[in-house]
Amino acid sequence: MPAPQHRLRFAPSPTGYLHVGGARTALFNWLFVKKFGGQFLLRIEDTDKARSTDESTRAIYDGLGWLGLQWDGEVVYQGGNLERHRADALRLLDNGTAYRCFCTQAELAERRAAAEATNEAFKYDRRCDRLDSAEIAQRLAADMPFVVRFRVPEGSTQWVDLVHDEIAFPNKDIEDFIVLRTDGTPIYNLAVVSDDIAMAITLVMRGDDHISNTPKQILLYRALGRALPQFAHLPMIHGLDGKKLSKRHGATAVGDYQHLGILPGAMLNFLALLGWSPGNDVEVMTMDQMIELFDPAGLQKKAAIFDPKKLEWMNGQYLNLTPADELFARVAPAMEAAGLATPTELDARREWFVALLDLLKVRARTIDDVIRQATPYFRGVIEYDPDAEAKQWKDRPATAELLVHVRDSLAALDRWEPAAMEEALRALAERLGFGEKAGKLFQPLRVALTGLAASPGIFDVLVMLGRDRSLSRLDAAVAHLRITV
RNA sequence: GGCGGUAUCGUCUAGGGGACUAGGACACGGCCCUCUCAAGGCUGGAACACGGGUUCGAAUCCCGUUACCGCUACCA
Repeated sequence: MPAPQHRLRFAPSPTGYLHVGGARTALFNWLFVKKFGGQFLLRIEDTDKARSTDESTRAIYDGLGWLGLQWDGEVVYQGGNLERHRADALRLLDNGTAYRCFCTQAELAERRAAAEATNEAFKYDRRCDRLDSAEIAQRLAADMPFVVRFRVPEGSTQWVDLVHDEIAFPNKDIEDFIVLRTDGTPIYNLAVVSDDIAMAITLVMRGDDHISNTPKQILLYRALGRALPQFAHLPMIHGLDGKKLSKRHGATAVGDYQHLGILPGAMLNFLALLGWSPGNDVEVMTMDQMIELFDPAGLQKKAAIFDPKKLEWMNGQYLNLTPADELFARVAPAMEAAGLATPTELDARREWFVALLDLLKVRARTIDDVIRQATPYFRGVIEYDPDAEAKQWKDRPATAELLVHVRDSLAALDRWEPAAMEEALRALAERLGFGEKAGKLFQPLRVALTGLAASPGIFDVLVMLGRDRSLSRLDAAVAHLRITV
């Protein structure tokens, strides 16, 4: 009772970075395989030599690696299959489903322009298909360059799409497309079909910008005498303005989000919700749940708009849900990049740092937020945020005096622990006539300790800073308040 | 222009003839909690593109219109 062996592939062209749209396509392919069994293959479509770069290929590996979307088996480089592509094109010529076309690009461009001028739809007029064999032989003998064109048959081409149900194209609207260039290299549609056949792909799941390629590819499968795979066309991802996601929408590469401090799990979860819903109001899922719940029937037909705000929210959820100890590995490199501490230094006081992470992660949405908030705990001298000073240190002489009292109360403590601190400080607030409003004490203290108006609970801050540093920061704040009038 | 696709709150979506005075989430506002900021809880405003059918009954089915998107290369 072997499960049907699904074979899916993600086939990006290495001409830019791994886009969030591409990442989502990869994710759905991956989810399908994890859910229903089979193989998730990776094919780099590098036949456009002019635009393909090694750097882009690296970006694809890095992006997929960061997201944890591991593919099965060896990577296939389309450029390595040129001979087979050519052989398939020649097979088409042999079995009469394609013909040689001697029209030059210049001629074609001219005719296209002429058609556009009269507002007509341009379609290749098949003139080279009407050449008789003697003429063809003569041109061949004269070494005239030619392309191989596929002869689109009569009728209509349709398929049952996994997300769109039935889609049909009248063949009369499809022109006799080129499959092999004059230099003998294959055109996209041929290369894809040749490779998908060779890789025994059973389900082609890709962006719906490929819908109009699909009838051509189906025609190619038939002409090559091969069984069709299934097709699933995923909706596009658009920017906030409803247009196709592009550079001017800001961060669109997966790597951008990695560097912005987004967790891969959050990215995946967010992407999964763009164009798919598990139903039942489920949103935040573990990877296992996502696999368990994945169902192509829940795939959306409509393009989705990428909302960075919701991604951040999702990331906040993940930050909150991830144990601080696990976060360590992701935060440590960012700490080093920010110049706050090296991973070695952090490791030396791992327990302390994990405790700090526990306090910070709940109020952060990105790793960058965590780093920002962690800063006061790593600097010898802190900066006072002007807004915080303005708000909490209004009356500077009085604040200085207040902080001296606070310092004395804290310095008098036997043990440096929250309960004792709270008791002492609340008693002090009482003595100073603040009554229940101990916040009047805590807030100026917070600024003295962190330089900021917002932080974790004040006793947690005191504990994380430790006795000596807390007291010296109070001294520094008092000095600062007295000097700068 | 031609062909194809799509159409539920600002955004992501639930919904697959009656359960819909249309549910959840993000964002926005209010309240609670509270030493601040978050988190959390409660709460408010906010949508079935339009027009025809089909039906006892349409967000759900059909047709048309409109809008938007994609393709229209010897790019992928």
